[in-house]
Amino acid sequence: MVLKGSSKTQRAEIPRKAIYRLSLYLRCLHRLKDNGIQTVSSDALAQAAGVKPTQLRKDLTYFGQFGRRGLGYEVDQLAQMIIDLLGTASLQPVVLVGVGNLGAALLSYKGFDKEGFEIVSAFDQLPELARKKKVRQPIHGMDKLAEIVEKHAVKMAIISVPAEEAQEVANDLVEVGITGILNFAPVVLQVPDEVMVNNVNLAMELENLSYFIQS
Amino acid sequence: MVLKGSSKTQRAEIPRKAIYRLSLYLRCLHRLKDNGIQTVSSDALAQAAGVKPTQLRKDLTYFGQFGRRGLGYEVDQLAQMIIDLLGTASLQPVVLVGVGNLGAALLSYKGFDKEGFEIVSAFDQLPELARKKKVRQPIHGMDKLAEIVEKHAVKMAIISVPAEEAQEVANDLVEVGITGILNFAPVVLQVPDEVMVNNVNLAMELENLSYFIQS
DNA sequence: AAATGTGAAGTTGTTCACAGCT
DNA sequence: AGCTGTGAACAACTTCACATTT
Repeated sequence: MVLKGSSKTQRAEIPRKAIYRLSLYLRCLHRLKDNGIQTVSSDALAQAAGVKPTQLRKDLTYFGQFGRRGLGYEVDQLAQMIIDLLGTASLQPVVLVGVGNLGAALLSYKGFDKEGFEIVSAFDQLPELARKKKVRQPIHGMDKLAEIVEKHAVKMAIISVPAEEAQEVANDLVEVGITGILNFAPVVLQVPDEVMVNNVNLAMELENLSYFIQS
Repeated sequence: MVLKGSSKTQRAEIPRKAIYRLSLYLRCLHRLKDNGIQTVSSDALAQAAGVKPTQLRKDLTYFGQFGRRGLGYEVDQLAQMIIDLLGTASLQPVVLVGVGNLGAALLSYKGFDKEGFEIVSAFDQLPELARKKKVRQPIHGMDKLAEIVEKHAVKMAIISVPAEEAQEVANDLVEVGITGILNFAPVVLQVPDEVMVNNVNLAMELENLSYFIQS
């Protein structure tokens, strides 16, 4: 688990972790659908997601009633409701800042598109150099940030610059109206309350494993 | 946050999240040290880490008493105790399976070394193809896994293969004695209880942001 | 009979209030 | 006086038990 972001506690009553599990359920539902399965019980779906059936049901009731007693849930319908809820029903535009090794890998990652996100553009201090990495998205200098964010109505950004530059980049992003940041830099970003930050820190994940595997 | 791994609840009473925060504190302590600061109060350190001072103090008391009342904590000493606790005092060997875009990026990531991890070797179904990516670590076929894991006494592994292959790779890793897995594939891995899995799912992180930024 | 939905109980994690050192 | 350490209160989340619907 990545240590979860900062800020914004609106839509209270609903546990933060429940939202994560929604994503998890969605992935399992996709797989069920691929296998031609149309109906699923909370027991079966929970097992696929690695949670307890009661937790799955409780998670869903935060948002309404979607099952039929004695029968289970309709795969398609439940998937669609989660998609609507997460706000990924329409393709969400995202920008990425920092086209180093990791940034370039993220730009090539097919998983985003599949889940309803499109990295519309990347930015780097040295765009010429970064362009050598041959990714399909256009790479701009930071001077183009405002223009492109506005043009595509972008609200989310990925930060994959070195630690020292991350806060400055975050400031720039906030300035042009970004409200959701996925941060790969190993620093605690300071942002206004209305901006949401999720951190992914690879070294921290390994350290965490390291602790738990000690005999 | 990434939805945190499975299995293993030993060393009870200590909250899982407290271990993550230890990593966070360590990072902040490193920065303080770089700035030549020798002593820090729970207030200051907590602020740097983005947590409440009482939480920091409580987290530390799970492991002992490290501060001096009226004075604060000694930066060096506290950092060392966290390093010892996390088990990264000596360089930890790690293997990586799946040298695609993401895998290659992880192999080139400098952050691991700095935090006490060394990716000693990488594995891929098609090692010849993968070697074109020009990373500094040797790339082997899966047939060499057991040999190298034993030779370096490796206990931790990173999975960066496509979703369909992840479970099979996990089985192989468990078989050769790996007990900690950092999994980037978007699937819920089934492993024995004594094996710890931490999941990093990039699409899930974006979906989570997407939910929270909806006005 | 089978499976969902949910208030209530239980568990885990966080914060408070203040006692205790230096 | 300043700041840590910690039991007790509080809040958040999970699980249970069972009423309810098909």
